[in-house]
Amino acid sequence: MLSIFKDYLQKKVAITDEQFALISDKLKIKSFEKNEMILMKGEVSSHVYFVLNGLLRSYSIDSKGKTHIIQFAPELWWLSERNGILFNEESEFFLDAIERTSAIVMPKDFFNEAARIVPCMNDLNSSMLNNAIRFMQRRINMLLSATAEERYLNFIHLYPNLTLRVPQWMIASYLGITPESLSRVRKDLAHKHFRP
Amino acid sequence: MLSIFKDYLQKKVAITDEQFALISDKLKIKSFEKNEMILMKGEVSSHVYFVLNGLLRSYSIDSKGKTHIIQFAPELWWLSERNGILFNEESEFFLDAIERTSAIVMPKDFFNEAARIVPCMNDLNSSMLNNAIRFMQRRINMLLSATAEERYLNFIHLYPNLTLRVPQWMIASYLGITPESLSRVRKDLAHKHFRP
DNA sequence: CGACTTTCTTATCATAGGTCAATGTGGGGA
DNA sequence: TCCCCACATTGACCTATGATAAGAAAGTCG
Repeated sequence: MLSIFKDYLQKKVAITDEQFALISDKLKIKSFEKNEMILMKGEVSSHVYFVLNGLLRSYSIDSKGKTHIIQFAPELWWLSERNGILFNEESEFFLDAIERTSAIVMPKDFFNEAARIVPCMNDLNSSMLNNAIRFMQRRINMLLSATAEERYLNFIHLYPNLTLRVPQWMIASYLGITPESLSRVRKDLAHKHFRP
Repeated sequence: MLSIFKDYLQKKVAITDEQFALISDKLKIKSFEKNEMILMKGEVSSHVYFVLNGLLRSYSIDSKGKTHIIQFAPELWWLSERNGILFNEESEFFLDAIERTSAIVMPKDFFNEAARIVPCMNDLNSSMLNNAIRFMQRRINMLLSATAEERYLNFIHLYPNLTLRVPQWMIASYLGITPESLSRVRKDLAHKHFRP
């Protein structure tokens, strides 16, 4: 299982098998059942998760009881709760598993310690965070400018395999529209002879 | 001017005056006129800006010619273009100066080189990026869940001083609503005897 | 295989916010 | 000083999407 992570690392930075062996003893693998809660809003967590297989998500629940999905984390994606990592503060979001999932769990200082042994781990950390920002900027841009249909088309283009794995009401929640609206959008697309 | 940046750094990480002197020779200060363009969409830039005074912004223009503000960067904030930094790819966004601005300009590998001399610069880089993610997650959550009025109230709470400095149509653009809607929201708030 | 729960669709109606157009208004440059 | 011009406001109207409700379909699990 850890080899998935090793392969991922080696694709990103120059790290040898020997170096990986030196840092990998700090890593723990944890499994989550489908629908298992990982972190509640209000709890403090400074763990970082790397998904080996399965699907995690972070989300909020607003004052009317509606849930809003902040992020999906399928295989080879990262998930963490920044309030905890940065300031040991309470989480604003919930984390849970949409599917049965195996993930590597790292304490927040894993990267620091790993970088002491393998300096290029700093580059990985930095490029991973920059990349997350890049994705979020695009998402913000979409939320600012796109219609329901444009959002959905963008989503299935960006995450074709999530489109199949995730219930539609979750996609709607990620796109910032209601499940009913998404259903209408899909109907219209079908009517326009759209094929995914 | 550089002392502003030194103070900022010293508030965040343990860096001595001597260490700062060692890395600061790589830093250049650049000034921008009000409304001066910094980067066009489609250009490649791997610079990182740290605003000393003034106000920068990044934004997009959609197919209908509407602009959408991705980020404001007032004093002591960072601004950069991640496509260039990560992959030397073209920018999806425009960068410009809303006010006359002085900013430190760093090449993308400044942090790497600085960290070679002052290791704690890695921590700064990491916490700065994590913090950016934290803010963007909150913004996404707001865009997913909040009404125009809630967005505006949140904005003036979060950025009271921007509220005064920035024209309302830009705030509207940041909030994902039209200037007309913002104007109506403000009228309603005034009618409810709301005071900022 | 049923019975139950969750998800999806569809229809109707309601509304927040967008669009368009006209009018105010205030600050900076010649 | 006065004249623009960018910005803000307002009103009338419109539309995409939300709310509600009900039924159909599709999983899930004993």
